[in-house]
Amino acid sequence: MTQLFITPSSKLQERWLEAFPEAKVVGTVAEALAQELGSNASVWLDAGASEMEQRPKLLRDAMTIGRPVVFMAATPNEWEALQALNNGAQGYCHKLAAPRQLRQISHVVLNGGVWLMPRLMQRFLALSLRVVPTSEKAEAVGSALDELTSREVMVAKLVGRGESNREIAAELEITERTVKAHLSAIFTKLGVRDRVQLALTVNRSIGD
Amino acid sequence: MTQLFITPSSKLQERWLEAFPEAKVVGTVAEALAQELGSNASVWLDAGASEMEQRPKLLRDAMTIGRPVVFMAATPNEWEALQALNNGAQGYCHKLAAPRQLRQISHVVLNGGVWLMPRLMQRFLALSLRVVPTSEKAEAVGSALDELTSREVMVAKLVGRGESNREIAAELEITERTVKAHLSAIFTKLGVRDRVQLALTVNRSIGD
DNA sequence: TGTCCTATTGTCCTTTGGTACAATGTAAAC
DNA sequence: GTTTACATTGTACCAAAGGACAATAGGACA
Repeated sequence: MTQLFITPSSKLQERWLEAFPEAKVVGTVAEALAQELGSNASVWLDAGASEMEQRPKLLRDAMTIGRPVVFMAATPNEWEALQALNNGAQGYCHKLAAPRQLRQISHVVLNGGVWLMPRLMQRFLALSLRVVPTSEKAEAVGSALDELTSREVMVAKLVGRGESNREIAAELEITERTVKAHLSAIFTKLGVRDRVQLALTVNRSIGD
Repeated sequence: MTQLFITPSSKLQERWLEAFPEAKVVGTVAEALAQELGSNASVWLDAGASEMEQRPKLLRDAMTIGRPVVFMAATPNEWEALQALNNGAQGYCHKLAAPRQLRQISHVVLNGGVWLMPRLMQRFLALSLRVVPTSEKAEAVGSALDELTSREVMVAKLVGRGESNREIAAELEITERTVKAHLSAIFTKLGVRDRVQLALTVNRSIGD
């Protein structure tokens, strides 16, 4: 299991070494192509300070190596992640990710999985959910919220934004007592214990 | 590394056994909850012939086990995959996937990755690419947690999983009072009001 | 008409969460 | 050696959340 790091400085970060003591490092994709890589190697690409516009090309070059590529960003952002994955990267992570996480990522991409920060993954799935052809939606609906009544959904969503009972009551123009009543029903239906777990559930199903 | 299959028939498919000779099988989520599962176990959920509408609930129930869940579909489709992943599944695959693939998927989800058929993954990323707001294209994804001390980070993450003060105290082997002390500090530093907002903040940050 | 579901509100009570004020010990920093 | 940051715990107090038990009212449906 070889880990090949491509980084402009040709120098390994300490945490990379900590994660993979046997890691190799090169400065350019050309050098990387000259390396002997087994069938269980993965490639880690650090774009360094290169221009945003050149990065997709850099990545596509790296793809020619024929091994899964993890794109490493100094300051990860949504757009860059999408670019990277759409250009064939198997993973997108922070350049300074913890060694333990690097090893996990390695496992994931070597087994054909895609890795990116959970938050980003969720976001993309939520986005897809919205734009996927509606023809299919009609038959098979089901977010966490649709076993709730319309009123309960409203309350649940507000809890998902971190609001208090009082705030929710004001917003829906009902008493705090009624909010509590809805919440009790929601907890039972969704099988959660309290508003924190509800907030997490809501935000997992809805996306932002 | 335990593999727990939840399938209405309570019978393991031959290929599941082939992939995981030590696999366990149960018929319902309730039975699954009674199982002793290590921290490196994964759950495989076969919805069988259940109604489309019930599947999200089934999945969410399975999520309460606390281990990564792979949703297995008899006839995989885009919409169901999105539903599954949006409801917390870590993976989505064909019920009759090859043993070798099942093992790969297991590796992926146990290491925090998301697995789904490459074709679907590409499709979703392509969809996202189209709809990502351009305003965010340059926005960096920063971690809110790095202004916290190590101990505070631990507490914050546990809150982000929906745990109570008592549970956190037990887990970190400190008193509930200390948990509260950390929380007060966290609230101030992150500018949030209570544990709900904290949980949401934590889950928006780079994870794990 | 009677039943069921939803929405609403009330009172009473218990548990949990959170702050105020305060103290102790430790380790790194100056 | 003193300061500073961190982790820990205590008591007390108040606010918020949530459950138990119960009631009223409108709409849908058989």
